[in-house]
Amino acid sequence: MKTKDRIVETARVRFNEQGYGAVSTSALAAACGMAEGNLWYHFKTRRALLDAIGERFAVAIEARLILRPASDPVGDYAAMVAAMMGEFRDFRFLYRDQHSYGEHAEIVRLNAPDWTLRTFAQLELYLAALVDAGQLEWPRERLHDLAVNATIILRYGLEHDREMGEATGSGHGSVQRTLRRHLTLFEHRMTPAAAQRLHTAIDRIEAAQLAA
Amino acid sequence: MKTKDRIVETARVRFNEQGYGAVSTSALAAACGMAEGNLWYHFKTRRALLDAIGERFAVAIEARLILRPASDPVGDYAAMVAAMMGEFRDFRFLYRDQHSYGEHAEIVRLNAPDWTLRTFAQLELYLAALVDAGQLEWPRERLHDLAVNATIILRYGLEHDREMGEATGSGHGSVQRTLRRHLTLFEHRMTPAAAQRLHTAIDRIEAAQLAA
DNA sequence: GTCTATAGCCCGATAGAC
DNA sequence: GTCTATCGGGCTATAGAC
Repeated sequence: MKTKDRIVETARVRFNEQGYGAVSTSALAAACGMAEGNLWYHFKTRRALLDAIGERFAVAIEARLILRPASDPVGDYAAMVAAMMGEFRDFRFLYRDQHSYGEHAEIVRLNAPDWTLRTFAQLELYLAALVDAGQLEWPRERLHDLAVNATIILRYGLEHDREMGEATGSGHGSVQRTLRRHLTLFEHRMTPAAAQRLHTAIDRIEAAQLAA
Repeated sequence: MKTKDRIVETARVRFNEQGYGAVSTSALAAACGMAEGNLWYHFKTRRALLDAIGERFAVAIEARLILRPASDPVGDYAAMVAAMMGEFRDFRFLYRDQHSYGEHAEIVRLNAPDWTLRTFAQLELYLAALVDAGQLEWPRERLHDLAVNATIILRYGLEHDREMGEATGSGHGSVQRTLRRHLTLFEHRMTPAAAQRLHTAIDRIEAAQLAA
């Protein structure tokens, strides 16, 4: 199983870097340090490889979606949005390249709307926990809109940076910039201490990425 | 020149609908109702066709970027964001498919960061005009963040709808949904009359699209 | 300007030796 | 499991008749 995993990981990284359509099977085999025939032994079609990456994405996203705020609303919030940004970074091409050549990972196409709706609800829960803890002042009836807008800002942060000509690979600060940007939606209504803790947590998240 | 224009327009529509990488030159020639050789007579490379579409985008975006709020801050705002959404809809694939196969319209790659920065500044001007007219209550020092967040919500609205499984072609209401969504960022700080006028203007924009 | 015919390339995928 | 060799096909692009 180790070779198969290596192919999936190499493909995921290359597709993210160069685009799904721009990475041919021969280029991928070369990047894996193996002959093309061997690649076809492990994945009978290019599409099967795409679906394998899609399934890893599903695992990551489901693991994040079951997270709930617990004893520390501020720290819990930072951890959850960090996990979310990790998904967007690591499986970026699955969304980004979906429409360019007419091929989709089936599991993504089927589940993306549900995942997004559950992400809205999850973020709203975390924001509500901040309100309940007195760390954020925000009217209940506008919490859902805030969650939706925050999710969109987070979701497209890397693509926005790319369009601005910024490097968006790991360790270039794009994740950090995106997290900071989404804080501008509501930090002015947080207690100064809570806002400061979120900023500090964001700095730490990016540092952890540089190490990885 | 008429055949050349027809090719550019047909290509723009097909690329938006099916993705740049998924529309071959032979499929494009068929869609134009001409032989493939004729297409190559008008555009020596596929890339030249891409650049021709990019130049039309540049014309549209520069025309919108010189707009400024005048006598009617609310109506002017609605007209400007409608023009912006028109660009995003009509030249959608230029941004969306940019990274999937490694080909870019040169003019877009070179100018996109500048266009986006000028869009931020433009939107901020319009929002400031609303504040000056007493139609919007928003602190000056947070107007820039609002402009940035609104731009991102508008910019990625169609892609968000697509990921949610919604039809995003003209006349499916995606432009309208996106415009309504961005209003949730600040309409709670507008006078009820101004907010109502913006909603009405958005309804009219979509109706105009259905007619076109 | 528009057509037909075709070149040349690279792609995804297969067959079969080791 | 991994390799070499190769196929069929679609793609971008060219040549040349009309």
